[in-house]
Amino acid sequence: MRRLLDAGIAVFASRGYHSARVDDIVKAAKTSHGTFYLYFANKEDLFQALVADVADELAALTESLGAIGPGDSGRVELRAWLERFADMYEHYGPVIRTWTETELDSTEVGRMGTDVLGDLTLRLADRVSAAGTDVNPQLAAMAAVAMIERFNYFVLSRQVAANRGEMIDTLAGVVHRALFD
Amino acid sequence: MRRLLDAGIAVFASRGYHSARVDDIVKAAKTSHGTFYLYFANKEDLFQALVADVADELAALTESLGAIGPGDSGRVELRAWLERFADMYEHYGPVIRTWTETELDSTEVGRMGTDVLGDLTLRLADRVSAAGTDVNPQLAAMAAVAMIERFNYFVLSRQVAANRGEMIDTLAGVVHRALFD
Amino acid sequence: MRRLLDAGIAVFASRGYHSARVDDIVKAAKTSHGTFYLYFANKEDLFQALVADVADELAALTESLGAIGPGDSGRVELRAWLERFADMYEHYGPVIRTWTETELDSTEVGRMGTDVLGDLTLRLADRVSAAGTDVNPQLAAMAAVAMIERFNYFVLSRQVAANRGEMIDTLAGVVHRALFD
Amino acid sequence: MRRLLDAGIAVFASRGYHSARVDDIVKAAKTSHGTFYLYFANKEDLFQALVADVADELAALTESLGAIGPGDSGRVELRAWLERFADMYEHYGPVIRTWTETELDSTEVGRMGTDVLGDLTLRLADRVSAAGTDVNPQLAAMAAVAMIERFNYFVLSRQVAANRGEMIDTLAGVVHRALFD
DNA sequence: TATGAATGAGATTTCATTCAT
DNA sequence: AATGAATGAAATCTCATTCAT
Repeated sequence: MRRLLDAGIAVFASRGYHSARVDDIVKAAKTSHGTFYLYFANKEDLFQALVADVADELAALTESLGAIGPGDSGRVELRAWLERFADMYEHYGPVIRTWTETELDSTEVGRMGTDVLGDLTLRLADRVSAAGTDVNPQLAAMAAVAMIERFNYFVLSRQVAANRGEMIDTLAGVVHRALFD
Repeated sequence: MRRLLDAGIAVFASRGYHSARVDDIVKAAKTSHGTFYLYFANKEDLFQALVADVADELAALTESLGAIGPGDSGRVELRAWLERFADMYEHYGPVIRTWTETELDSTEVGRMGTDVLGDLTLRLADRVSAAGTDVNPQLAAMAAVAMIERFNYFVLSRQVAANRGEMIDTLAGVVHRALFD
Repeated sequence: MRRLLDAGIAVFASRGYHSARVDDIVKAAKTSHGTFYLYFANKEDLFQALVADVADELAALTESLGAIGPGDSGRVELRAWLERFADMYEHYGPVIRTWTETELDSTEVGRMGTDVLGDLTLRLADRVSAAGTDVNPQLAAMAAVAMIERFNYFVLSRQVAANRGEMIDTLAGVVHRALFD
Repeated sequence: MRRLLDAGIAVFASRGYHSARVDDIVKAAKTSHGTFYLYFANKEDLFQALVADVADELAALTESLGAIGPGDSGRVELRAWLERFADMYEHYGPVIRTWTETELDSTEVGRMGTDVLGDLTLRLADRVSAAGTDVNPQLAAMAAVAMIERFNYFVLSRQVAANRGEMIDTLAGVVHRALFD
């Protein structure tokens, strides 16, 4: 079952959710169709299980926002947090992406998705609010989260010629200035 | 053929690229399967035609970046440009989204995609460079483009509770501060 | 209409009857679908028209069997006739082949086919009968006709590495010996 | 899978290769479309499998040519061999026919075809050569093979009013005289 | 628990034929 | 007469899901 989940991530990563066939996942997990349906009702069910994992990771990440805020120390905290985000995204990126796309038939998963991302946004907005920056904290935080996710995606999918270090530097600079200056 | 292209946009918008069936498009265009295959080899072929349209729109948008830059006048220009981007995105958003996702089988389209978005990024980077902001202009511009695209998507897909005006205000503020302060 | 018939022959020759699309014929004839259906009810109808042509050719060929029979003069006659047959087959081979295959839906054409080939066989059988060879003249004649047709086909379709001259020499020898020795 | 192959033979025999729909084969095999595509990529793929079977049969038949040659004993051998050929043709005739027709898209099969028929021809040519008959052994053998195949076809498809016994008598007589007198 | 052959609903694709111009 | 865009019925093919072992 763990093997199936990991296979799911791998296959979603390389083919995307919709082109991923159960057959691909089953082969990657070196098991059989029968076994797949023993543990999951269908493809979306496996995906939901992955989403639950991601939700945990995101909750932990939200918890660990720390003293992100204005000033150099706040920027250092932000940088460290972006490192952790990148770690998480490297593994769960495909899941997050599918999750933010609405193409899924059952809205179930989609809704879960925004809720948890929303929680992260909420906490980030707290920091913006506390800093007194002249923006709508909610929306600015949302924009920042959107940017962070997309940038990670672009770098991982090599749609942008930058390595991880450059990505984090850039994000730290841009996000910090956008939210706390 | 125009009817099929428009139907394509509409169906991609409501169901997403992968769940869109040729049958849906054909019905939306009030025509027949035969006619569809008269003009397009398959669904992806129609999509490529849409991408060509989007490329034109994006090129025009790139052309019209204007005097975006530091200061209040630069912010006003940015705001106006974001309005134009939002207009374009309202129509072509689904195409852009599919385009930036790598799930497509033929890399053809994907490659075109980054090229044109890359062109927009390049021009925006010029403005950042000229402003002398303390960031890697290329990457900061990329981050900004990523944020703009995603935010538009979140608002249109109602994953974020904000109206168009709030979105543009926020983006103008955040982008301007991130790139030119 | 003549153009369509010739295009039909050409296309049947290169693709075979079943893979030949009306579209291929229409393009080869540099005309339109509409025009095709102005002259022919459907693909098989055009084919029947070709069959009628072939029937005429075969009737003429039957008429011209001449003094085929035992002895050297009979062999010379046979050789000359085989030349004429090869000429006809070079043009109408594809039609004859389709015709002898039963895959056509309407038996109409198929029946016509055997009738006319049957007439040729009948006349050839007369010669065999007259020669008093120790075989069933009907069947031996049929076998000879079958062999002649197939050999022409194999040579034209290059399934056998022989030129026309060698083919005719061989057929003359073999047929003459088989029927009149 | 065996059931599908047999169904293929049956359907090709009754409808011919081109009018045979996968649906027909599937129904004849009392199985489903899914199963068909589990074992074969498409109709031609199944056909290739049948061709492989036929190739085996033909190779065995080639092996068993025996002491075919001049004189009465050689004629008796020939007759026996023609019986075996007729047995084989009764089962695999449709496959052989499609095989010698070039209408197939992939040349793959066509080439296999002539190769194996070519082998039979080669061995028969050996016998002709040994007999010292005054013909090109290669081509005469080819002509004989062509005649045998066609005659079997005409009799089986009832395009000629003869029973199996008459057919074999005639072929034995004609072939023997053509190749060994 | 585990397997994988079998299924069939549903999607894609082709092409002979029609018909308004 | 001639055209060729449009049609849709019929074919091909895919893949999530089931079930006997």
